[in-house]
Amino acid sequence: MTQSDRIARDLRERVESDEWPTGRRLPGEHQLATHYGVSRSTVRTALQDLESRGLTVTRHGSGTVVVATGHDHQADIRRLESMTETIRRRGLEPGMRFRSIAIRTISKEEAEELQLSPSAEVVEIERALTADAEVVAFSYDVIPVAHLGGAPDPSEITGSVFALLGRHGHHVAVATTELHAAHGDDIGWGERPEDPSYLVLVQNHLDGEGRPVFLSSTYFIEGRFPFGLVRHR
Amino acid sequence: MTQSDRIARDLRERVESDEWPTGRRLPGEHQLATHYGVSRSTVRTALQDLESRGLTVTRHGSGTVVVATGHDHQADIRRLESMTETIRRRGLEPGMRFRSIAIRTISKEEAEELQLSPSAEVVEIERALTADAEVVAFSYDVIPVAHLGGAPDPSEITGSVFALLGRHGHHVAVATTELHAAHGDDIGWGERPEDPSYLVLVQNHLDGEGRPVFLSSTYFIEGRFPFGLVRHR
DNA sequence: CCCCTTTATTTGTCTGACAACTACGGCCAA
DNA sequence: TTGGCCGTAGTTGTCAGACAAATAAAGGGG
Repeated sequence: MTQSDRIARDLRERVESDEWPTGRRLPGEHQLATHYGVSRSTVRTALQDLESRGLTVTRHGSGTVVVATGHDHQADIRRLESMTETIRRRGLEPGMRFRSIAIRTISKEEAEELQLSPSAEVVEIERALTADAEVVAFSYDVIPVAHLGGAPDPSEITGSVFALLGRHGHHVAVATTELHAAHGDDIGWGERPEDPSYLVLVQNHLDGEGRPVFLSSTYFIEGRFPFGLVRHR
Repeated sequence: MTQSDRIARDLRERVESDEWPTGRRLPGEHQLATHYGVSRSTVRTALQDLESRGLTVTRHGSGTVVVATGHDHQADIRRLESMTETIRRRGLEPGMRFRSIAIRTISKEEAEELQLSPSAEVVEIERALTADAEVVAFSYDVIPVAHLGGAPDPSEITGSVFALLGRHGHHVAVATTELHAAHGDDIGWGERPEDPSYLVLVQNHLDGEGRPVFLSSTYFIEGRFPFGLVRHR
């Protein structure tokens, strides 16, 4: 956690709390630098973070203006974090119900994506993610057994997959993601929604060196978990 | 277009062309600075652009490593550009078929989102977006008449809505976007897909000062236009 | 073989300065 | 009055050099 990270987070919170409403110009970089007690270059790094999230637009000679406060969309899809964190951030109580934890040999496509031999074994987890006891998504995770030290103890898999893999030294940095729409009663289990439309995130999670860590397909029930983002040029 | 923008674009192209494959470390900032003939701070801003797109991860003392080349997903959803550009970037021929162009009074919700009086008038455009003559999406645009100078000449509305509004001095900078999934034969018209599942982008386009410019709801036919992105922490 | 130290490399931050761009007010002429 | 021109103050973009902090690799001692 660097200084510019801290300042960027503080500035984001101030923007989201409407300290500067949409259309307002932020203080100049020099003023912000003296306010935070850092150099202008550190402030510039923080401001570039805000601009990269689409919250502000900085123009040469003019300044930095707020174009989107970001508080209208709770779940920024570009931000990679565990579903548990995302739900808790929205003020809801996260939970999960496991349907099955099974060990099987990898499929051909999975072996290619995970860069493993076709005879490798994986743990497949089927679970439902809940927010305040209401199911919001069905998730299918595929984790190589080798990444868990070979011993897949089901009682160990209670919380976040991120945390589980982190305990074994695999830290997820990014996830290449494909977005899809799906529909059908064959998706999910148990209490199905009336409208079985799903927003699907097909993800390949990578560590800090770009090595694949695990795969996941998450089916978000339409309407129960609004995803948003700020697109920008 | 600043120097760091140019260098960032060049670095992105070099990453996407696999000059440095996934997992490889990029040259140091000093080396890149001398290569491009600029200062290290300029290179740093360019590298922050790559990191903000999830292509690289930079660590203090270690360096910058490529974690995702980005060439596997053609349409980065966080990038705001006209559908015409997006389709052409994929090597396809973009086109559009208009279904209707109508003028009506604004709805209550639209007036609130566009920050206009409830008696304002808007142009509603229904059109199908095509790539190589195949329909990939149905789009519904809502544009205030006042932003077009009051005279909505249908023959004027042939190409991109961005370009149309740009000719009237309204330049879109960002778009706050909600992601949804939809399903049903009541969506779209004409030749419907077999599976009427749609990935929906509900957008509010804003200018450089955060003022609303126009609304749009775009229904992408599942499977015909893969959307992707790189999520990161 | 393992652990600690040293050393070189790399990124994060600082300082000060100048260039380039923008917004704004004042001025002048039509 | 109106429109355009111009100068000025303020802001961001870029530069140069320097040091601090973190990392990774090599080496040495037990």
